[in-house]
Amino acid sequence: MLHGMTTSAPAGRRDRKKAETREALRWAALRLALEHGYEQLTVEAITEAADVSLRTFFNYFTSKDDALLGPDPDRAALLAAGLAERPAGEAPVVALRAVFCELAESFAERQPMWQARMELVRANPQLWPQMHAGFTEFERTLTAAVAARTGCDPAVDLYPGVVAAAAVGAMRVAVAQWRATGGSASLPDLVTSAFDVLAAGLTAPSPITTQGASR
Amino acid sequence: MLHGMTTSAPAGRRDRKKAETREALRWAALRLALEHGYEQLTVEAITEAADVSLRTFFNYFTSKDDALLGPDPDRAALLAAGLAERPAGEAPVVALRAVFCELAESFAERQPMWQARMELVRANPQLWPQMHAGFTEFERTLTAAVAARTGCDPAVDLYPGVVAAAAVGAMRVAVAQWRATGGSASLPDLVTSAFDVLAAGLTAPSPITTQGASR
DNA sequence: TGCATTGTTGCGTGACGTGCAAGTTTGGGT
DNA sequence: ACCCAAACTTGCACGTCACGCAACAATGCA
Repeated sequence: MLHGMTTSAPAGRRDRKKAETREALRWAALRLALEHGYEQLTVEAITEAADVSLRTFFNYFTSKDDALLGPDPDRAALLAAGLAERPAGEAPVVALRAVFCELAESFAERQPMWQARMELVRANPQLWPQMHAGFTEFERTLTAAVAARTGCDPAVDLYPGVVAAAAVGAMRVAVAQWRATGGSASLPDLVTSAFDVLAAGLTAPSPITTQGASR
Repeated sequence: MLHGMTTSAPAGRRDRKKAETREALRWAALRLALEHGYEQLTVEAITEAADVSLRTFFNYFTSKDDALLGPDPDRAALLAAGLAERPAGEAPVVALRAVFCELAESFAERQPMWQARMELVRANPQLWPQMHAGFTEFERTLTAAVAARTGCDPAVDLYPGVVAAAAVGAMRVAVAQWRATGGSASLPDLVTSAFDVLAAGLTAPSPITTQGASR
């Protein structure tokens, strides 16, 4: 049931049921929020749709927002792992661009949840900060990954933190632009363009546009 | 009463009283949160400390978090205005560095509220995303300001958004580092170093450290 | 002074989020 | 096959949050 069922069965029936319930709650929350609006959404309605008790909801999520936009802890780890696999000699911004492009592809291709989330945030701008905060997780793990790559101590050097913040910010802006186009633009291309701005030291007011037109 | 009373009296007694109540609630919330911890803090306690009714609190703030870490709308506007005053020929990253250094000075010098907020977030890491999200406002107005400066359309060009995200991120990391040193380091210097990383296109794992030591 | 505007307050209400003590299911050991 | 301990679910209770509403008080203005 449910949907694409991304990650395959890890262990026993217990863990499977748990993951199933978690996803059912997530999807019920997203679906109902999109159908009737964020304001109208109650936790009770979510639990009824997922056929669990109200109390159980709070065994999985700490809040309604957590279910809707809560972080996917694995993804940040995957990002860091991807960065670790890039050749050591590669320039940081090049390695980051490559890794984030991969991430962009996974976003764009088979992730209905992200489409639903994008649409939800578009329809309810109040949630923008919430989603923004969700990227916090990315930034922290990425800071550590960059520090490991360059041998800096993030407690002393500004470098890893600034790089991580800039990279995540670029990704965020690219995703926002992608959402603005309704998913018609190529997210990997947008990410590439965004990282070009970073690589150029924030110069160039000219040639970076969503559509390559001169205007 | 109260504290430094930043912005001077704008108009009639009514507006003054309003601003006074608002600040009283802000300070009461911060003080109580620092004294007894974020978890123990209730809105009722805030209203008692500020000597207003519980209901009045919600005429000023939409939530407890809003009172503690809510945005200061004026500041973003000041930042944008400062950017508009920079010479038109100046490179974006140079102009931004200058403006954010000014902001850094105002942070460091006479802003006990920011010290209190920093300490609060340090003591309660759960609030990190909340504060992180608070920078959303900065980023949006800054995006518009950069777009105006460069003649880009932020709905089409990635450039303004990426620049704003990178700049705000650099500022954020610098402030975090500043907080980590207990305010002993020079915030403007840290901001300058952070922007140097951006200006260099995220290269250079080497020379940017909090203390200039080689080690 | 009189009046419209605006801020404050108390009350009532629905939802949120959590601790606790049951009951139920699962996995593992014998 | 059985039993047991661990883990998950559930109902209940409780305190807080956040807001709508209508009365009350303070303010600015003519």
